[in-house]
Amino acid sequence: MARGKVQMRRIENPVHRQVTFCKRRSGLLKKAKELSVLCDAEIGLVIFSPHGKLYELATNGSMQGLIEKYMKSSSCYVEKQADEKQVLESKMEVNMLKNEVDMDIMSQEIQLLKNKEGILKAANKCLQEQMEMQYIAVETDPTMPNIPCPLIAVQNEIYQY
Amino acid sequence: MARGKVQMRRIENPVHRQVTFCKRRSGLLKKAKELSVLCDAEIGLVIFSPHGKLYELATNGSMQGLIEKYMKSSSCYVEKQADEKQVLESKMEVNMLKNEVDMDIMSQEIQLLKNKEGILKAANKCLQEQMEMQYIAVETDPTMPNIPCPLIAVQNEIYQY
DNA sequence: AACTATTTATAAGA
DNA sequence: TTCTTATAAATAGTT
Repeated sequence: MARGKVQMRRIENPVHRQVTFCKRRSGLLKKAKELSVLCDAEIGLVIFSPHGKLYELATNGSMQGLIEKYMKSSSCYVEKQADEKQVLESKMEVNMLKNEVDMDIMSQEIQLLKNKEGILKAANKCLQEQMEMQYIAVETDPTMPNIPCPLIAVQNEIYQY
Repeated sequence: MARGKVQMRRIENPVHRQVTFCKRRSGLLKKAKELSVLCDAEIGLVIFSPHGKLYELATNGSMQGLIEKYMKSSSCYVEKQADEKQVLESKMEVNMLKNEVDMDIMSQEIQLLKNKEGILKAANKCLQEQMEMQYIAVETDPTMPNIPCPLIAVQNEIYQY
């Protein structure tokens, strides 16, 4: 823009390129500030040098706020960000539902087993009573051997009654 | 910058301000593109008009990528973003661990109940066998009444054997 | 980093 | 909004 037009392509000479980068970068930042002041506009500008160095300008307060504002104004990024959170949230929801179902099934199984246990215990008690009655009857015939069931002992030990 | 210097403060005339915004905005975008091309720099530029309208430029690909790159280069924002995800992730982890523990406890309860069931069944079988033997003995004394335990029927119905 | 010839941007007007 | 143009500002090449 002075002492010769500039071809609008990458400057190959690295020294030249670096100098131009420095000059135009400050020019761009200045213009951005001017636009912001003159026209009451909010501007965010980030510049990465070819070596990855960051130069930034955010006219009103912090760049974070501006990025958030941008993400609300723009479309896909918001959705993408929301997506990640939503994916996690629905994974969690599915996980909790699955566990609820699993627990329900297990609770039902436990309840069923407890019911069976109650029936077996009652049946057992009934059998034992009947046997006792019969033992009394058998007393009239002493030749009948009285063999106690070994599992009754184990059972009594476990239930402790 | 022509036909009169410009005072570097907000232009009060709204029409004038709008015209200047339009002109300088396009100038700024042009300069940004030029810097990017000439110096091989990556640039992101967002401009909000006073009315909240968004104008943007991202030189390499999408603005998203640039924002991510910026957030990696910058500090606090990354951490905040990561935080939200991490909170969700650890909630999920805690949830899964809790469920694992709960299921373990329930599995143990189920196993215990099954063991009890096995013992009760075996005890029951043993008692029934003993009774059968005694019934045979009682056959020698027909005056002895044979009262079947009603729960044995229920039990047999449930276990279907 | 400074200088300056030129190009470029743009303010005001149409 | 767009075009014009006088002039301010930016900057390429040089020192």
